[in-house]
Amino acid sequence: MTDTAKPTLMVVDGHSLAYRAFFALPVENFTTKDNQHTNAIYGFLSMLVNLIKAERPSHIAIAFDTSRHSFRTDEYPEYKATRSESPQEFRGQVPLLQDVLTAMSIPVLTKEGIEADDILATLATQGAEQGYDVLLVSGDRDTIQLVTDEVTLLYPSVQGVSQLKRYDPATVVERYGVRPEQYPDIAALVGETSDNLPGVPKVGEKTAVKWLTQFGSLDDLLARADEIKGVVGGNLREHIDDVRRNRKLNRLLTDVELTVAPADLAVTPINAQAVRDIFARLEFRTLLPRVFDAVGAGDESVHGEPAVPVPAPVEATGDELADWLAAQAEEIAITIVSNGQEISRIGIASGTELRETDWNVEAAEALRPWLESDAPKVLSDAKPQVKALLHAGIRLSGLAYDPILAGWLLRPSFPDKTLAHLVDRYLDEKLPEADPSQLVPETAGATPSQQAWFSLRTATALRAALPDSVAAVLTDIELPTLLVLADMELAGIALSHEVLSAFSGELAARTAALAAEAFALVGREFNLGSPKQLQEVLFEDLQLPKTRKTKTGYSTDAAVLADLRETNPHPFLDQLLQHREATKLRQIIESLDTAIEDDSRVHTTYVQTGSQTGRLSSTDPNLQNIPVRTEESRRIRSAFEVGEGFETLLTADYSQIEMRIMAHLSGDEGLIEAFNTGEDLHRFVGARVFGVEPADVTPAMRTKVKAMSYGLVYGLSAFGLSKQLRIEQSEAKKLMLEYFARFGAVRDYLRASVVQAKEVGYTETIFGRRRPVPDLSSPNRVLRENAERAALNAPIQGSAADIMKIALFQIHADLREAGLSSRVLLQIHDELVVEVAPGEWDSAEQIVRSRMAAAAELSVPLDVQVGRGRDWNEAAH
DNA sequence: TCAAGAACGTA
DNA sequence: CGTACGTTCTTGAA
Repeated sequence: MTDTAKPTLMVVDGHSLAYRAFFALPVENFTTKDNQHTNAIYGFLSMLVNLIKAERPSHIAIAFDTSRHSFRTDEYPEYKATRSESPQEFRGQVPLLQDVLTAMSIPVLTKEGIEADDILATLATQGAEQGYDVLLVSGDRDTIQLVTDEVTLLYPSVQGVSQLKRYDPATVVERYGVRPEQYPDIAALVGETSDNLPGVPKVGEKTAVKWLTQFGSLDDLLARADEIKGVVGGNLREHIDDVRRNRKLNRLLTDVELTVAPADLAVTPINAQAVRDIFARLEFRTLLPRVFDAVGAGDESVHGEPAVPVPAPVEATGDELADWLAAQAEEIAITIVSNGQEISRIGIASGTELRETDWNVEAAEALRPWLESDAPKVLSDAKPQVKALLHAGIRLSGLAYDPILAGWLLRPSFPDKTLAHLVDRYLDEKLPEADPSQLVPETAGATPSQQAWFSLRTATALRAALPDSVAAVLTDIELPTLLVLADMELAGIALSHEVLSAFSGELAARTAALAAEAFALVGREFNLGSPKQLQEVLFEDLQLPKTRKTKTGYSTDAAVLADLRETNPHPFLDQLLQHREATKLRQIIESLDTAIEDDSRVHTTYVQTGSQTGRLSSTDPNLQNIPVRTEESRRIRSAFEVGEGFETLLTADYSQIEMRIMAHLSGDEGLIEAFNTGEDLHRFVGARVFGVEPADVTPAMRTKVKAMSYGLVYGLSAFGLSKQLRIEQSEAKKLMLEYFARFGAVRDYLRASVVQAKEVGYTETIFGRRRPVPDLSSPNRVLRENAERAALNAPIQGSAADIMKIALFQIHADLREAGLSSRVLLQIHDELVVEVAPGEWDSAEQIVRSRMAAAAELSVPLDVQVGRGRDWNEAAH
């Protein structure tokens, strides 16, 4: 029994246990989406959490080896020399594990030239002397020597890391037949193959124990070695130096100079936010509550009480509210409560006071002047609220801050975009939230005005956190864009059910026929949409060669099937590919059709915080991935029509905006010239790369440089280029060399931008939007190279997004100021779709063209292509 | 019912 | 072994 009066010091050999976890857990199940392996981290943490929960240590530390090199290898270079290098997949996890532990406020101990077990030995000795119960956790047998009445060893059993066997002196005697301090003597005699320390041949544990019992000690045994008879006696005498060496090397150091003493290792509260962050990155979900549970620190214990008590909401009438607002000098935050259409309530907060009222005609009219004024307003996740107000006939003005947008600009990769999270992170307080799992929640959530009050304070905290350039992106780009998006979503776009269903009917007949033929070809029916069943058919029934491996089997994607069709033509493959295409179109049509609302239009939702680069994303339905590539698929686009009361659709898109930005950012004279001459870009580049006249650039040449140019923006490799163009890798390499020989500044820029990003930790667009890229310094190659490509792409894609947003809100403003009813409906990254009212074409086109072309001043012109038609397909040019 | 994976649509 | 997204379907575990 543990003496409860004594503090418990737990010291863990992090390296050996993580290594065991690495082999115990299948790596396939523990890989993040960016290919970081996490099985060792997960296994180790899982074990640690169980340990902490079971043992409740008052003091804790985790020791790690620094490298293979130690004083033991200095003494005996062969030490551990046969041990194969630990896999890179494991080594890459160690720094991350240490980060996790740091976030958990658990000291990580290392010392150059010293192994983790020596740190354990030293702390065990000090701890025992200073009155601690010491718990050692290690997978290294040498630590058995440390077991005493005060020091207990937890050693992983053969069943795996989760099972730890507890060794006290009695257990050691029982298991090994000697006292703990004698164990190294046995080990010295037997040897340790894993450490490359040979012992005495033919001597195992049994013999060693017998000898030690007989002679009392190793020294006595070695001194009287000639008394041992037989072959083993000869072996002992012959290997006596080995035994001495082994004994010297397996003695653990108990006097390592450490920067900490046991008393410094007292358990401290974890940094809940840091733990959440890093777990999110490692994609650990189930572990998080276990960690909080084990360390006994739920969110509450790591957060202070609210620094400022939440004011009580005061119920008011509309008129009282208007008077109150008129008297306020400072910024005000509001929360509009609605069901997506009708507003039910409004909450308002100054820094010190809260007001609330039910929404009705009187309230609306009393508040309208203030809502439509330029008086500065803070709203969290403003867009739906702006929409609700628009629905009520009120156009919000004076939007000064949206903490959700600010939080996203600061950390675009963070998935949780709620006010609750921002309050937690930037105010270190808790936003009161009703427990959604309870029908009658015990804790009431924040009222609308209280939410507004938190928005206001969060805005203040974020203003302090946002660098100037990022703050400018928020004010000058994102907030104006937000208001436009609200209008666009509300407007929607007319979509013809008739056109869709006619097409769908054709496709239904075709898919049925294709499926029947396909089944006839393989002689049985199965689910063509199931990759699993498809694999059986392709690789077993039809005996086609296996393709690229995926996590769960072999790939059957279109690229692979196209390859397969070339090498092993089979009519089934053709049917399958056609079937896929047709069903895909049917699905798209189906989902679009169900999205048509009562006004015969579809209203997408733009997620302004939906990307890491600054682009918008579109959901419910996604109108940014409507098919366009094939003639047939464009029939879907023709179902998007001009609406009633309007005359025509206008599409306007930037041509090659990313390449233009590349030309601008790199300052490459060749590329700049390409855009300034007005020559077709790929023809111009092809002429330079292949050394011919522009007129003599063949379609094949053009295809190649085009792929290369676009690939550049994504961080393409010779391998990727060769695959894309279906050419030899050597040819792709040559193409890249030729390209860079002519457009060297492009390569220089791309390289420099990654170096720069690594230095400062983030990339930046022309307008100052940032994207943090921490993995540029990762030891994990996959992770690092992914980060490099993201880093070189982000400024380009992001600058393009900035430019389009600027053009968008300027166009929106111009159209309104000119008193036109024409309106922007869609944004598809580099394209806008505008619904033009009768008689407004010329003015609308003029506004769109000029605003898009002038949205940024680059060293190359921004070219804008405009098209016109009754439907989206016709309006394409 | 949910999450993961595969596949595929766009810029 | 090319960036950035969202949706649909199947599958297997809960």
